[in-house]
Amino acid sequence: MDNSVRVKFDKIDRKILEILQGNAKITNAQLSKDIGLSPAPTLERVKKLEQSGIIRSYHAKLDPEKIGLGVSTFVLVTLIGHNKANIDAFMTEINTIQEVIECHHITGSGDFILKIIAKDITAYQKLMLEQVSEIKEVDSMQSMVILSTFKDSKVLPIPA
Amino acid sequence: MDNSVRVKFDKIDRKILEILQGNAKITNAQLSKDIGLSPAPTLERVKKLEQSGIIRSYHAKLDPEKIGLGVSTFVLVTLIGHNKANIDAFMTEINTIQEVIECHHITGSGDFILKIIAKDITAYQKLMLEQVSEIKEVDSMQSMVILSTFKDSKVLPIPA
DNA sequence: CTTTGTACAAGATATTATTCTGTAAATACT
DNA sequence: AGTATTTACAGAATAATATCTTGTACAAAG
Repeated sequence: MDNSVRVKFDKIDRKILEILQGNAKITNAQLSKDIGLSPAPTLERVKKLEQSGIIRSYHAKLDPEKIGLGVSTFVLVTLIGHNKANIDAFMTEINTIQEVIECHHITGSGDFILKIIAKDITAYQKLMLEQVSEIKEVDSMQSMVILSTFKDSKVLPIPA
Repeated sequence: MDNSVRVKFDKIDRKILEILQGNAKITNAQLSKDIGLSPAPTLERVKKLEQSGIIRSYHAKLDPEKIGLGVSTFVLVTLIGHNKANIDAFMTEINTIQEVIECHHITGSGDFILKIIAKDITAYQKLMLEQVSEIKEVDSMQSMVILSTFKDSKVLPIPA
């Protein structure tokens, strides 16, 4: 049984998706050359990929250092209770904190893993003490500070 | 002492960056309206932000489920040795594995944290056994499977 | 076979990006 | 203060690009 909601797309669509993941600013004319079609059907395919929800959105990727963001971390968070009410309350609070750029519910030792980005260690400490720790559903937290990032690919490996 | 390599940008640039992080496909005309300038200086500002490296790149964000990627995980990896040679060797191997979309060197219990995405649990297991575990510098691994993602923001909080 | 639908190319049109020119304001220099 | 220089901007002209339209070939369905 295959529960995946995979939407139909062919080899050409796959190539479009690969290119657009790596470079969203490519012109339709160039994209059409790269995939070997004329501009019209190329654009039609891109539009379909957008409408079907395969392509969700387009984003500019910034250099964190150059905008004054020097500290990135992963934080493992355990909640005091694992019931739905607590999880919902936690999520609601987390959503209001801009510095928390990711929040995933996970298996394993912790309940959640967060990705947090801040100006510096001082700002990070303040954020953790005054905002994250203050969420009443939070039991324990364990921070892992990112020393350096070796890979940060925006290109997902599309299965054959 | 401020070691950050922050590049100069004003309130208008900040607004541009916020908008472009959330929607890279906005037209220059619309962007100029949103920030209250005419198209010409708006485009000039965007170009400068690109040239200065503040804007690194533009990417299409796909729906993992719809392209058949059902399993995402974080993996804590400990290496057998912490010297530079081992770390370099590890990184070289990791870079060849498409399913590893992120790799960060971190403080704390593990040495590295990876973000991995695969078709399903079977494919994930195969990947871990045949590729990641096979890297000879790897000592131990601990997987955290993502059950659900509550937040995955592509918008960094730009400090004032 | 015939029909229907789909994907495509080529060209026409519309939209958008980009360049150009001139002006006003801010900054630096004397 | 007064002058020169630079910078940022608006508006208009131009260039590039996206988008639409039309017709054709091909594949699938009947």
